[in-house]
Amino acid sequence: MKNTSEPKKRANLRDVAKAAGVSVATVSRVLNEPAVVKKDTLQKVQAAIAELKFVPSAAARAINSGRTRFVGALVPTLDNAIFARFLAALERRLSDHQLSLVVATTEARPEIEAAKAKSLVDIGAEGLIITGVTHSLAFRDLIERTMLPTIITSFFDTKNPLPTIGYDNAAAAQLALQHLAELGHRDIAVVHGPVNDNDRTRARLAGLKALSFAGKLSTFETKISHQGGADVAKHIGSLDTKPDAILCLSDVVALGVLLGLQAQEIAVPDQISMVGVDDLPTSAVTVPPLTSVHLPVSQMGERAADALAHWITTQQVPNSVKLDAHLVVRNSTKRT
Amino acid sequence: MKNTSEPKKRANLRDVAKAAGVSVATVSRVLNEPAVVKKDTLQKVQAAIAELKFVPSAAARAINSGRTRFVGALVPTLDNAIFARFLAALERRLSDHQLSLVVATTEARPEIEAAKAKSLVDIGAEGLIITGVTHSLAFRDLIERTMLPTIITSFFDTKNPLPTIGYDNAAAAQLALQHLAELGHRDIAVVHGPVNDNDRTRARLAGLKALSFAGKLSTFETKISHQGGADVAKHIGSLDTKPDAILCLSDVVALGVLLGLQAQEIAVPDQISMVGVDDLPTSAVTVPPLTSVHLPVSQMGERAADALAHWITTQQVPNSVKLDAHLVVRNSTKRT
DNA sequence: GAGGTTGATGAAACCAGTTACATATGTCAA
DNA sequence: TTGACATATGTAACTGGTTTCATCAACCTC
Repeated sequence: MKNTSEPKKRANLRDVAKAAGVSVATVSRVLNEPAVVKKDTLQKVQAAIAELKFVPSAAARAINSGRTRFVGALVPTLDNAIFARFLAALERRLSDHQLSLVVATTEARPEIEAAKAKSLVDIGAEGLIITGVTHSLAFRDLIERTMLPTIITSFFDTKNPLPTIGYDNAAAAQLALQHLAELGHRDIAVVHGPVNDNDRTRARLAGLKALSFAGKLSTFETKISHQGGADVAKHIGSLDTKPDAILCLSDVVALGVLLGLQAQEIAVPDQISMVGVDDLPTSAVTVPPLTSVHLPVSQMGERAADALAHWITTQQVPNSVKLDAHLVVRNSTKRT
Repeated sequence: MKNTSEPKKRANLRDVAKAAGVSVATVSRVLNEPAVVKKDTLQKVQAAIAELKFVPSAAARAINSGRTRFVGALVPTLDNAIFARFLAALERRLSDHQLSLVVATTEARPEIEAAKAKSLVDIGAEGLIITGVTHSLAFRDLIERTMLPTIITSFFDTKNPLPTIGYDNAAAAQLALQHLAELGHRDIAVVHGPVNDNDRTRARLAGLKALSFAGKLSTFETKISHQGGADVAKHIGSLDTKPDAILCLSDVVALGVLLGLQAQEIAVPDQISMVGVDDLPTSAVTVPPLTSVHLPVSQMGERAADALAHWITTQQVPNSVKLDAHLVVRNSTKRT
């Protein structure tokens, strides 16, 4: 039996240097600028590295460079495809900037957001991507104290002290309502997610109210899920006088409503027109395909990644970016 | 004018110690075990910390503790809700273990997986959660060299050198086929995602073939998306002799197929029965609600988080865990 | 009043890298 | 033969924390 005592710990630079018979500086050079090291020294060192299974410590590197090479993103949930799509694009583009992405979900709860933001700072995130403009005092304090590069998404607002990269939520909702109004609808049900702690939803609702609409708007709050939408559809189906159109402030809910209506054999768009907001890929294949306001979340992810990477490397605060939402007309709406 | 030169850099422990008139050791104690510090010293130091906006460096901490407090997860995509749900549960439970989650997507490409795994090691991930058992040589080398705690998910396989936490993919697919067989279906279309670089799909298909099924199985490969499913539905609709049942190896595809059939006014389950695999929440609200094999991905996320956290803290390799898949019968299947 | 214990703090080593600077060797032109 | 300069490598300081150990005062006990 050879080698009974295996619990040797990870090798470090000094170990490698000793094994290769060179100084730590040389080993460091082999790692970072191999071009300046003489060929046979290089090989000796690389052999020692392989032999000892040396893996440089990220922490020790970070302490010198001041860079940890990852940023954090705080989103309400991963269950809504709109955030999953956003994060997918964000991660993809961050990766081009050699940045990794730490994902934290907040369940739309400000306390959780503050706590998770604290964790992100504690583990050394170089920057933050957050959702919406409303945040707890603890959270705002943290950002201010650490001066951590932080970008707000899903919301465009030039007055915010932090840069925002997003769309005009009020305008997006208005696009949907205007479309229905133009088609002659006058009794419209607005279905939306929780208003509490969701400034995007509030902005959209405010946008609708701000529009001079010559008809009746009734609002229904539900969970943002297919089930939540289906529940509302059931309720609407049981109404004596049904609305002639339904405007859903998110496509996930819209699909739920659509399926819910279908289960009750209420025809869309023949009996009720429907419009959504988000324009998820799914919305193109529903029956009927859903008319929806397209929110450019993939583009938002890319722009946010670029802006944050730029902020981190140049220390210059990026400008806010307004992304345009536009209506995609499909077959779920019809003239009255 | 006082304070014209503002570009002062981040304060460190020494700065705080100097400002508070104490030693660095005391400042460190204020941070880590405030109980042992005398009350007024504590206040002096805290005042200095606030004054200088001191934020301890994560890297410096990590260098001593050897812990970075985050792990990485490699998944093919965020666009399929099954992975989003898995990650959501994983992140939630990791958070209970004070671990953050770095998410990296591989697009089901082994080279990308290897490259992103390398990044995760470089930034100091303490462990890895990966998908499936098939990986590139470069990737396997990396895991072996670094001896990084790594858990395989979405797959159960006791023979694998790494612990697996997942379900038996072959058995899961068989549940679906058996159900259709029992209902008397004999001409079944199997719709699945890309076979290349996807061992879960391959295992499911192998499971189907291994079953002695007294009928005809035809397979259709497509993209894993609603659109991909809709495409196949269109194709199947154009067939002279249509199958009497469709088995989809993922629910995302199943929903696409369902909508695609509906667009062609092919009735489910009256003309064609349908079964899916995954059992996404959406599948419960489709019209008709989709019969599907439930894969416990949330549970998988939790178990994986627990196992990885345990591995990291105790250095003991956890055991593989087999999670049970089961059939959820809804209304998309019907006796022939 | 000597001796023992406890509580609070500081000095300095330490973690694992990077890097400024010094040194040694080799090459080439004058 | 010497000075100028490039190339390769080493020494030691440095990054920003934690931690061991020593110190010292205060309190308690006999």
